Amino acid sequence: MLQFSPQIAYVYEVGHKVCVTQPRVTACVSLACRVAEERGATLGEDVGYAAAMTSCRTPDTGIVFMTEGVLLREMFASPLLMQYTCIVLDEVHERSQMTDVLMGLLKKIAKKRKNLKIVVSSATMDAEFLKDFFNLGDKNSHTNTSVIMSMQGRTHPIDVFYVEEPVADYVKATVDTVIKIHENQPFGDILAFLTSQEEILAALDTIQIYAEENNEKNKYRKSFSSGIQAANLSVLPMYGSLPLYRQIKVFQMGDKNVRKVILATNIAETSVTIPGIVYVIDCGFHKLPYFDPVLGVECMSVCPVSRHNATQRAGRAGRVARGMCYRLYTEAEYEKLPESVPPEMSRSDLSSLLLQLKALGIHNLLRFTFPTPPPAKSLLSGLETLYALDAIDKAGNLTEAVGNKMAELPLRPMCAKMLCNSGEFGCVDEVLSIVAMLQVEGVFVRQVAGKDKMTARVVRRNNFEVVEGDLIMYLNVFESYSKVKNTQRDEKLQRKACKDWCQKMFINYRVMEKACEIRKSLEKLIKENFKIENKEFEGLDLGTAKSRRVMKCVVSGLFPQAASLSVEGSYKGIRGAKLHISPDSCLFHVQQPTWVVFASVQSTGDKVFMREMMTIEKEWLLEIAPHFYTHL
DNA sequence: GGGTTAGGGT
Repeated sequence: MLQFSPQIAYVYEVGHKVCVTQPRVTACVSLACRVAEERGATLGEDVGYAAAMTSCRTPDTGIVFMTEGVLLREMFASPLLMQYTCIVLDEVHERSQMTDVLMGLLKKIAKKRKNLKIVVSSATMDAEFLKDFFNLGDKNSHTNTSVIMSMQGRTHPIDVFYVEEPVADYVKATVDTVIKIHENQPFGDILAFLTSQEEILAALDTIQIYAEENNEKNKYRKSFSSGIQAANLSVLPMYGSLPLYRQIKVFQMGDKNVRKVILATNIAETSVTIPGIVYVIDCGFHKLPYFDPVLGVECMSVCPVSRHNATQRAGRAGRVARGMCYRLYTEAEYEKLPESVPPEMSRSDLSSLLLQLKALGIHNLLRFTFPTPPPAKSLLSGLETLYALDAIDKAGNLTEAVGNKMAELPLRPMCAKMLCNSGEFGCVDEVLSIVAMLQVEGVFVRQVAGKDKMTARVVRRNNFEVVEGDLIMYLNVFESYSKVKNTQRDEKLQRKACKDWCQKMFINYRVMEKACEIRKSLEKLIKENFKIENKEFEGLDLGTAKSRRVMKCVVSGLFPQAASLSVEGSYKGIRGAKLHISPDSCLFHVQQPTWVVFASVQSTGDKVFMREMMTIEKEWLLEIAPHFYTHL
């Protein structure tokens, strides 16, 4: 994280209006607070922050910390960003899709605004690469427009250890290393990196058993055979889908004489900083998504980390004092690791990003200067999707009718499209609810085992599941929740009614509130800004007629992700991918429908599962997307 | 008949 807040303050003092981008909201808020405090200023006046759902600034704020997405949005209104004279991109080494596109755009702006100062801050050694990218001068004439400045990191020294021989099972090796450290190394907390919730829970179980035994034995001993003072052990998980109240536990001060062991995914590599770590265990792997532009499917797989990741992980040990890092791979293996992971841009679906660039007036996307150009196949696949959705025309220009609106909506193009069409289908409110529900995860509380798991399943089936599939089920959930919410006026009573209902229905209250918040902001855009209204329909407009319109509207966005049942019992996607119904889908337990659409896929091992599904009639595809489906 | 998702963000 930004290590030069005094320098930023100085730049402001000498008259610059400064914008500092961050990949995450939390960093924007905490940095703004810190800098405001250092200056003795009131947050929101000289120093402020801005993110999509929360901001604290005025038009006169001189230093604004904002998420990368907010800066991109500001370019829509102000393409040359004249409101700033200095732009700082922080954490560039993370190379998110957003960082890369901002770098490309800022390079363009720099050509037109000679007085604009751009500071690019990166924690790795790719300084030459970044300098060359931003250098607008002629390489041969030594007229550099960019310079490198180096700053010393603030971490303490870290001793790195490698294994002598490759390990066969890194989960087991992690457990063994935890125990070895505990019995042989001085007091200090341990952070171990694993790749998934599953691995973390497996390791947690084993260490838990050891810990109970260890803590019991400590009643009768003062030290281990190594001479190290005997301490108790407490083990905690840390991963994204863990409920917040359990995530918070890793930050709480432990008892004296209890060594904390935290088992984390890469959430602890960048997003979350756990204080007081002295020992790091790095299994050498992480999960990475990879977009297959041919199948149009995003797969996840366990891959070796890069040397940059390994350094970042080790660095988590040296924040308070001298640290130690145990790498569960050999030094020779480390030497063979790639310097860095390919940037997200070259591994992901680009349709959303390309739409935004089009909206910013970048017409020739194939010639746009990305810091690392993405594969041509990904670019073409993204453009094809946009063309199929009628966001761009044959000439590649944003369409008047929907393209502009789609670009403005903070949604994936397919979701944006169905929302833009919802007036025509006379189901604005229903599609708003469905789309809002697609933006959140973990609606249903997952019961681990036993009686609750059975009850939860029955409750879900009896109250929400329908043969039409998950999307209509989510609509049912949202509408039921809204009904409960609207029965109470008083805020406190309302919250209680909602929480009680959620508990009864095995639904996550916080997730539902998030969905409500998202729906509200989308509703404002759709109804107030775009003036999209329900078309009137003649005759009886109840029940089935209405629900068919909702479903057709969904198809009008999701038609590129249709699949049909094949003879083997699996499904075949439009581009030939072999697909399966996710066990989590409500279509998993019913007779398999012949045709479906799906909102996303999840791939595990060798199988690709469709999630958030809906049954459709084949004819709808021909009716709604004749340009895409000429015959079936 | 099959069996469960690293992390961000507009």
